Amino acid sequence: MAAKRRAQMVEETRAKLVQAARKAFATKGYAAASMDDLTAEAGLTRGALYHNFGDKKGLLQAVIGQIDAEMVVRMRAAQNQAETRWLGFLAEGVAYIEMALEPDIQRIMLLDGPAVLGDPSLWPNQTACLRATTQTIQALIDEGTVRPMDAEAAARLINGAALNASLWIAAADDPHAVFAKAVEAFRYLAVGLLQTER
Amino acid sequence: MAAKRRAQMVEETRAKLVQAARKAFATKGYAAASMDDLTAEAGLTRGALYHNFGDKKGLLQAVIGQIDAEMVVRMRAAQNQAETRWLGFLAEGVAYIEMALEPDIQRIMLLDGPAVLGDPSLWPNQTACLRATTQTIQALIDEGTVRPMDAEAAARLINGAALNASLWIAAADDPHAVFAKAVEAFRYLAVGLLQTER
DNA sequence: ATAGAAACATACGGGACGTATGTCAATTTA
DNA sequence: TAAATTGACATACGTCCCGTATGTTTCTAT
Repeated sequence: MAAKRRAQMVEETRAKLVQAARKAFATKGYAAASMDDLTAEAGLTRGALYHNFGDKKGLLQAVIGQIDAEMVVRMRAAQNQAETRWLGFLAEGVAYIEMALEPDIQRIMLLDGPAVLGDPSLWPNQTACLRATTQTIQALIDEGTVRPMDAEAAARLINGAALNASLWIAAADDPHAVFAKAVEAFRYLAVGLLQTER
Repeated sequence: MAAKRRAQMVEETRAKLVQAARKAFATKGYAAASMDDLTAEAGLTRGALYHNFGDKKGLLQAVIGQIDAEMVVRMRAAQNQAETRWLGFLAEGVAYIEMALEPDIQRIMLLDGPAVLGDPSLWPNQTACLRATTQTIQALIDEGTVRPMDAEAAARLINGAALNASLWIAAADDPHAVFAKAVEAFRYLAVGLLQTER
């Protein structure tokens, strides 16, 4: 044994740093998270951090990349489970709202991320979950379910609606009750995209 | 002349600080804005700042309060100019999207504000423009135009959609073209709230 | 075997926030 | 009217934290 491959060890330290950073960013917020503290919790020092990620923003990008990938997996799962493509689209939206309830996603992806790195659409990852939604909507347009329109525009507004719903729910005294109201409103809004039967 | 009233002088310095802070926060972002710099530009020092606003976050709250008030005025204007209440509601949304194109509002209200102070719904101002939208929707429900639902939920999702539209437009290479697409999508979504005629 | 580079640790400087202290003018009180 | 007190701000200080510059060790390549 012993002597793991060099690349593997690097990957380990990167993973440890990302994990520690994700925890610190989620609990304390990006600005209040100390590089000294989170590297120490990973059993390392700031040297490792600046070597691997360049700066604090680079570390945040890495964390966001990780979360983004997880979100896409869960959204695709929700969509594939539905019977029709339209129902899958709705399920995707509800799944998004549910995910944004988690503190990690809430704080890092929805609050600090855009404030520190700018508009999510410009992120390297291209915000994979936005792409997923855009593709779904485009398919719905192609099959005639949704009225012809710019798919990305629809995806962005739908995403925004779901995002705000999440923030609302998370801050509510009774998240469960608010969740129900939000989902209802979300479904109504989505109906506006449907092709009007004539 | 000379010797203005004491309270009036205080109000002047507060206004100067808020104005300088608004400029600094909008251009550099909240985190990168130096208290020394912005107070100096107002012809004062950090002493005045901490005396009047407590801390940096207090100053941000004051700036947000000012912008919030301006936004509400403009939204009400857009709404009152329309012929029907429903058209007024749509105009309100479009006005919101247009406002969020301005760097001040974009950066301070939509990016840094929520990241630093937390969810906007918990702000002291209660985000006056959200209240305005809620009231409009409630009126539309009462008059039978919009289907019965939770007015606040609808307002929040609509706001979120408009917000994301603004962020998208602001980051686009051709804001004008994207603006058109976003408004189209916004109108379609809003239609989903309408009472289905039977 | 040696040279070089990668991976990380350690040391240093600068900037910014918040607080504690000082000063001056205005208002109140005797 | 003179003294005292309070408010409004300036100045000085300590502390934290980021980013960089400089080691040190281990692995790889020739």
